Amino acid sequence: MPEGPTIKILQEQLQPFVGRQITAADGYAKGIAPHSLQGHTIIDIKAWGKQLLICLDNQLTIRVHMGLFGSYRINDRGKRNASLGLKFDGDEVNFYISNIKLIAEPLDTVYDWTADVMNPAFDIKKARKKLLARPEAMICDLLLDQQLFAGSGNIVKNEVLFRARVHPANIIENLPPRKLTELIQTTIDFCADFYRWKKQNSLRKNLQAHEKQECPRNHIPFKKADLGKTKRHCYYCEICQILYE
DNA sequence: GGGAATGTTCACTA
DNA sequence: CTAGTGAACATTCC
Repeated sequence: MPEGPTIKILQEQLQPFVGRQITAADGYAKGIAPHSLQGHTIIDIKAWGKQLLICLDNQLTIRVHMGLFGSYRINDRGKRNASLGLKFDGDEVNFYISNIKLIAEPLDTVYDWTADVMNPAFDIKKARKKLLARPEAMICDLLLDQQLFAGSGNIVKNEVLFRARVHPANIIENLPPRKLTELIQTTIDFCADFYRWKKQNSLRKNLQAHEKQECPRNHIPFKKADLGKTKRHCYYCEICQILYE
């Protein structure tokens, strides 16, 4: 059940598999013939947003997207059948409830690396432009837009809005220019924290807003509402998170 | 046991 | 045609 930072951790955990040959593959995922992977060597493992990218020696890339329920095991198996299982000499990697696709195009033509919140190449100025290009959109929707913030999910959205003291229902054109930049920077900063906490297995206890009952600043109950076009749960404080007009 | 949860796409409807 | 809605995917946790 991963957002970008989790995928980044997975990507790093899989680095030892670069240079290894897939000796067998199985899985029920549609859109891929596991057998066709057999014999190929992994030449690189990348991540873009919530997607894991396993690059093979035949110009193809296995794209793994774990959606809401997905999970993975390295040298271990879950209870259910895997969407995709990759076997190596003595090792295995299993993905569960994952959307698996093969990508034939060069990755640089498919992915904008400067939009990935976990990539050092993330471009704040470009993000600003993309936000300003959608003046009528709600900030809570745009923080989930993978073209703007690849890797950001509902946890990131709620925590960033709380940290920046911005009400989720703000529309872009009403936000003060400085607030926009602050929101983008806060997203990058929070994702770095998310990554660190997740590695320490302490993500949950460090969250301040997502699925919380009350505002840690004012100790009043958080509002919980499905806002915007995305209609995902927003947790926010009506006192300290400002709705600009 | 019911409901909700870190997500996205697609079919259907008005 | 388009915007909006809901289903589908299928698991885990409370």
